[in-house]
Amino acid sequence: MLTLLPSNQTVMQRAPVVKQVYPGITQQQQQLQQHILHTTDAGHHESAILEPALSNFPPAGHIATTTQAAPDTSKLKKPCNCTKSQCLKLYCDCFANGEFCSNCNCQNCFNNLEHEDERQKAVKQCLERNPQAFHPKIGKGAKADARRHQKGCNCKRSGCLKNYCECYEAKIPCGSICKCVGCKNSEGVDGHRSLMSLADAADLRHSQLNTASSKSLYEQKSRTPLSLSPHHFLKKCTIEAIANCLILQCKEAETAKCNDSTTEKVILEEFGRCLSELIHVSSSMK
DNA sequence: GAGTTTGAAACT
DNA sequence: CAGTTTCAAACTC
Repeated sequence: MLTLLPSNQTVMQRAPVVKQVYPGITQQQQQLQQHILHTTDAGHHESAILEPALSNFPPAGHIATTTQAAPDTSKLKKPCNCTKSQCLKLYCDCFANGEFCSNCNCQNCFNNLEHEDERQKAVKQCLERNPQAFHPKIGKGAKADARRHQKGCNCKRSGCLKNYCECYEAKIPCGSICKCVGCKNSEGVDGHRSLMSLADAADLRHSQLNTASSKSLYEQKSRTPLSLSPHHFLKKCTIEAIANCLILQCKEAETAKCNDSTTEKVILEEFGRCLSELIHVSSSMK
């Protein structure tokens, strides 16, 4: 019943790090970009090399691999609601992600082809202020499964347990680079961070129960879908979270060089703890 | 849906 | 670089 993930894949890795392809540029520019991308560390953005060459381009177009066609962002992208920034500041998620606004609810939007000049100026301004401005905020940590926020968060009042926190939003624990106050999103000493995902899934279900009728299709699709039917509670994200807890426990047992029976015991105990947590959160929302 | 809170980004 | 303001998203009622 439980579909265990490969040990090198965690719930924390839902957003893959991919090469970015810049839209609206000439073939020659694209070739230059591809050359630069291929001569740098695959999957990472090397600012010192990229920026001088790409500073005249839209910052970081549709997220796409170099071998795939760009996705239809009108279906995948979350629409922005900017009113004052003209979608030319990093406040605007579309702009910050290097995308043109499309199907957004923004007002006086300049983040489109019709205002390319203004857009280029804004891009340049942002890059002058911060050369890393258009780089992904979530980078890769030292371990393959340890994604980290590049700048760290500065949360003060949310305990880093709300989506205001960029780390929490990205489903990664806060790290030493963060300057947050009263953080409750640190990686637990026992390494049971995946329970956070479990709680998140339960939280999501709770909010969906309350707002399912009023949410747009996009909003419902943008998060992991959980059916409203109680017997459908164990959706993929929840199962993944539990599986990751078990895998972590297994790894810890391996590290501690436990024998088979002890390993089996701690995994079963962990499974029991997960189920108990699941029952607790599901019963508390009735 | 309106109003409030929050923290990143921008500005001084 | 620190403090303040602006902004849009998240959240609450």
